[in-house]
Amino acid sequence: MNARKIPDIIIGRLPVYLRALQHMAEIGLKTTSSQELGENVGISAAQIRKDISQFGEFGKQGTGYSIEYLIDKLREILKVDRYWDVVVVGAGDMGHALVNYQGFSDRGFHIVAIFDNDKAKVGQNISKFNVEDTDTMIDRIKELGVKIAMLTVPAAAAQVVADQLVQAGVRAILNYAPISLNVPNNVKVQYIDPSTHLQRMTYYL
Amino acid sequence: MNARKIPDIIIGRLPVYLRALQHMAEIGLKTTSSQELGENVGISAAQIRKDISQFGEFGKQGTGYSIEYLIDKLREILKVDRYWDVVVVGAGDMGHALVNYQGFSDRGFHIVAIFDNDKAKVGQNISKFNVEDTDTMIDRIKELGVKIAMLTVPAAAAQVVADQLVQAGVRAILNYAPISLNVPNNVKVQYIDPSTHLQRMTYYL
DNA sequence: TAGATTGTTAATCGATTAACAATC
DNA sequence: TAGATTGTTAATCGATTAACAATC
Repeated sequence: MNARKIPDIIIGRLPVYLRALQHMAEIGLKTTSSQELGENVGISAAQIRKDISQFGEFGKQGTGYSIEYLIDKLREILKVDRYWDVVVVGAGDMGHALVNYQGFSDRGFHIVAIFDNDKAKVGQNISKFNVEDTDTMIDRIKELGVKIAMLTVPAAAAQVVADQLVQAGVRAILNYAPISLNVPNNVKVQYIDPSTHLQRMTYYL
Repeated sequence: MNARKIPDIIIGRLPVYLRALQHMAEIGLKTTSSQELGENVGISAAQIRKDISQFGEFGKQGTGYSIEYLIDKLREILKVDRYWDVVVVGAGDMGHALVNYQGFSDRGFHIVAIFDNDKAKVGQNISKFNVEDTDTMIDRIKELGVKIAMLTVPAAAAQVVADQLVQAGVRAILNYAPISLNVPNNVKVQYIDPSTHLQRMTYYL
């Protein structure tokens, strides 16, 4: 990774490349080209070469990219060449689904705790976890040193909980609540709101 | 809505504006400004004015935008001034969570059916729905005239199911499977993959 | 009226694409 | 070697911002 500032939009595409490459590796492929990868993810070959070349020269003229090597490099760049601990806040249906989801462990993430403010849910088991009380969340997150949270509380509670997460030292929030969050500059937020995503498509119907 | 082609990137922001405006309306506000709306969603006032002005003159100098009026206009533009029927494919945890989710009905969507290929799940009830067999899915979707699907099957099955959905006349797919889908030009896909979203943030940690 | 805020233009900034020398 | 494909440059294209006249 070099010194100049890489645009957000490029960083946003790297996980998509990584996902496609890991799929290629799983089906036994050894090398690929910007052309082939581009067809797979729906992005032009030129753009893929340009994106990747921001970080180094990972390909070979004539033969393309070693899939295994490029996976290693992308994982390094994205800092998922390690495991990140993640907490889930909100033990509703979505919290359940995330805790049970099998797709985190080979992408760099481990869920380590789930919180809810509903005393009826606190203490219950979800998969191998015991639902913890949001009242003790801040200290618990600090203690665990967790930097990433997934937020699945109702919209009305989301900003308050986000503030608590920031206070606890969380630096990345995956927000499932259908509301824009206000957080300091050094905290990143990604939004997942199925209705918003659907509304991005109805325009074209 | 006028004749010239509106960029995708603008269409993508409209649902975020709409969501913020609906929230403002709920807390009793009557008017807002590009400045205020921009602070709410984290976008510059100039950009908001520019985006909105692509579709008409919906504001008033000196006073800003009528929230109710702008909501109406955005709903028209996005074609969510009506209800869209939606099917869910895959009756796992995510399928369950979507069927139970309360956040669709006031955003323009109604779930009308859920499908799975697992005979053990077919016939079971989820909320008010009976899980239907994917074997009969194509005809059923045609019969219902559904144009929108949410895809929550395993990655290995996603492309095959997507092809079936396209064959059934579906034109918009919200894909929860962690894989890029290949679909015709006239079919839109939006991707929700929590691991990918998290990996977009770890770079900055 | 005075203050506020839009809609729009022009300028700036940034991203994508096309093309090709380098080289495996 | 001949063919393929990268990394990179320059050109093009598109998006964002700043500024302000118009006007509520």
